Amino acid sequence: METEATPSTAPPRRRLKEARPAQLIAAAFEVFAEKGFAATRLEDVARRAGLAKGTAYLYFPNKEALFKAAIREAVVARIAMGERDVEEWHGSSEDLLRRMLEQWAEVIRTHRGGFLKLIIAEAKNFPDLAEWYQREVAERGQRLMAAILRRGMERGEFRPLDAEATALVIACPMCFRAISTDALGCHETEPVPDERFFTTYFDILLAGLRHGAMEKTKD
Amino acid sequence: METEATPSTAPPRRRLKEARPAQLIAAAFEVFAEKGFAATRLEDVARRAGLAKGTAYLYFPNKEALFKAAIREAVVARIAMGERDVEEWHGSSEDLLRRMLEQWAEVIRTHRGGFLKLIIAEAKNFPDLAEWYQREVAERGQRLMAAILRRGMERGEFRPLDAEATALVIACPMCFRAISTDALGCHETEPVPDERFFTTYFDILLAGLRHGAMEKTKD
Amino acid sequence: METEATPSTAPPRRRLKEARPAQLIAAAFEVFAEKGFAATRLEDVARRAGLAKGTAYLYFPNKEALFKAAIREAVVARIAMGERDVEEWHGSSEDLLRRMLEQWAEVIRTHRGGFLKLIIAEAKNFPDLAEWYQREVAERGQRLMAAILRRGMERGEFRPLDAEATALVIACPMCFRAISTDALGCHETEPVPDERFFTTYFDILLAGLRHGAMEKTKD
Amino acid sequence: METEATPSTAPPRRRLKEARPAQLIAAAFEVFAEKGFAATRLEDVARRAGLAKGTAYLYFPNKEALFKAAIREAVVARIAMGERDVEEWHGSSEDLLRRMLEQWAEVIRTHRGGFLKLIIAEAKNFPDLAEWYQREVAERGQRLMAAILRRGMERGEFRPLDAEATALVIACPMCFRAISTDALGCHETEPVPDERFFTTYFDILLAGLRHGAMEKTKD
DNA sequence: AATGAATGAGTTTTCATTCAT
DNA sequence: AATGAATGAAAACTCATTCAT
Repeated sequence: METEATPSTAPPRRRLKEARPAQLIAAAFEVFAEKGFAATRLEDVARRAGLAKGTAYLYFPNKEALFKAAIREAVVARIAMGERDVEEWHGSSEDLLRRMLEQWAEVIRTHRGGFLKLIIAEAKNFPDLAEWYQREVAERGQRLMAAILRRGMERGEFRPLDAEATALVIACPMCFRAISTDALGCHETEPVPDERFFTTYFDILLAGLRHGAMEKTKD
Repeated sequence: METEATPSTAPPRRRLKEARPAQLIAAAFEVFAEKGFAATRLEDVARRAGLAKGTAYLYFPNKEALFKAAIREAVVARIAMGERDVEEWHGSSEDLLRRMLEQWAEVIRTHRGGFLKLIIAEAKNFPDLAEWYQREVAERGQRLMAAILRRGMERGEFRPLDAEATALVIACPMCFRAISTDALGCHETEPVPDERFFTTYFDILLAGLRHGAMEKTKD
Repeated sequence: METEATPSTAPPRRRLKEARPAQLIAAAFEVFAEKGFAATRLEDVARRAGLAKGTAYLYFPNKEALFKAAIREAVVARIAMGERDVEEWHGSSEDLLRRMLEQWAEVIRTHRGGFLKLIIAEAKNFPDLAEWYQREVAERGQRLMAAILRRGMERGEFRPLDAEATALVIACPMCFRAISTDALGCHETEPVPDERFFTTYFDILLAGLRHGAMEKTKD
Repeated sequence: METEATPSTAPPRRRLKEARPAQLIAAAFEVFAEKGFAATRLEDVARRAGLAKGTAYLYFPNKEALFKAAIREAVVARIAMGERDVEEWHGSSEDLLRRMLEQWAEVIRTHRGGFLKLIIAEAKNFPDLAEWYQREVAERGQRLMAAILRRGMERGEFRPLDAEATALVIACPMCFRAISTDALGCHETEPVPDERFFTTYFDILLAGLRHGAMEKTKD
């Protein structure tokens, strides 16, 4: 691919140069997600990006900057919020909810939850990062979910519920599934495959939102 | 210089020595849970335990040993599995399940989920620890939960479900709630309080397990 | 600040890198030979090599590795065994023996016996090193010496003797001279110079090997 | 021996107390001789003496003082100079010399040469110790030996020789034998036993001192 | 722009020494 | 007197960061 004397076909130098930050960010994300911030050696990141240690410093002033860039990039790349969809949707709320959950599930199936694990693990060491994530990602997601739930309740599709709390209850299994398959997945003796997990998850939650189950309140 | 006749004020040496490991483990758990393994300086742990750096090495051969001791202690102290209860229980499965979930919720409310966050964050750096946790804690908990679910299905209290997958779906919200309140709790603008979360969580999940919701399968 | 056009003055990096191990080994040998292994600070070694502490770790994984490298290098550099000579020699055995001793004497005069002192002093702390030295250096030397003695006895030049024991008796004065000049030399009030020592040493030993002294066995 | 309630037979407390320094010195010598000064932990010394770490500080102000005491004690205990003997002796000088060498050989056979190894190994770290040893022990021994040699030359028993240099040549094999059996002894594949070594040593050296070997001067 | 050798601040770890019991 | 828990100075070792090439 990288022939050394054909400048006409592709200008590899320039292209490569511009690709450096992305390469580094990708490599950084992998290593940080595996080891955490403090245990990651910048040399390993550079090496995984196919670069030398010093080169990283041409693009990022220090380890922390690279870390934050990697996190933000990972989060932004993996989260598609679809706030527009909710407003424009004309089908049933259940289908809308299911569609949203399936998008998330897809993210988890393909990318595992390293970014979420990392944010949580480093939240106390990088409070601004945690705060950014909470505000821009988590709460936005929660609001979106709550909006769908309210729509469903208004339309009589769902039974009356605490929308914010329900949004959390719905999101949590996804989030923990993401984190724990990333972190612990390989140690399970009889792992429940993603497909079974998600099918059951959708099934139970949606059933729990509908009317009709003999309502039996606690206490 | 010191008056020689107040032996009661100064705590006896022997008594102290026996208390050291527990002191250190407690301090270690706090700091590790906040910063992670690599970012924690052993001196800070010792200092938080009211001891000098070197003293920690009288009780633990190195940082890693103290870390593992702290994790195991934290997990063991916080997890009460109640396998006996399930066999002896005579009431409804729903009440049994609710009772178990409330026990867990209590743990989370009082201790936050630092230990779980830590295990997950460091799983890749301490695979043996992760494996131990998965085998001895996570899977045991899952089996217990699945047993309750099967009991309920056999007795016709719950609708037919994939017991293992359902156990996961039920456990995940608790786990993520634990982790995220520990890590991110303080950054939420309008936090949903534990009570609302747990009430809704029990409500939705139990409703989702019951017969009677108009079964509507996807696709 | 520095003028930018004198590339000749600054030594090229690559050239230096290759020289580092040898530099470090040389410095290490000096300091270890002076202070012993445990009392030597790696920073002092690095500093004597004109380098910073950390640099030593780029070339040797730890203090022990540098120590062993220094010892082996010192031994190998200073010991020329000349096993070939013995087989090819056509002159008298006495001259052959004298020639061999003079080679050793030369080593001692120029390098002092630090390496031997160090091996002996650290033998109990580094048994594998001691074993290597004993096998590869000491015993090989002894066998060589014994071969010369046997040749002399077979040719009737030397009187009948216990070749192995004699080889030891011959080697020991050299070895102790080497060690003690290195270690204690400077504290002698009226030092016997090397020349007098070696002349007398050759004289007495060779006389002791010859026939003709009125054989008088003890007791 | 150590009955606990018969103060009439022996006052063990007092006796023990008085024995402490000697116990410590003996233990210290063993450990120092094995590991060297810097690598020896004072706790190990105390433990080998059957005492606790702190107890050593009741008798010696610090590690160095204990070290020097141990060395001096070991040297003094093992070296019997016999200066008186030389003046009073009426037999042959060869017998006198042989007698002196046999005394030394006896010391080596029974105590190994740890003390000598230690002095040499630590000479640079403890110059005053080295100087004391050189002055009080080594040179005194050399003078004694030279006196015997001069007596033999005057009486026509030995051929004319450089007495000081010869004294060194005679002493060196003993010294190195002592050191190397202590340090390396166990790594020899076919060790020459002490008896063979000393027999040959006496044989060769004494033969080398006598008249009658065809004098053949070097060069 | 890229490299990787070099540095030294920061951590882990050890152990002589102190001192309360 | 004896003990051994506690301390902290000192040494080994790591790695983010710099900078000459």
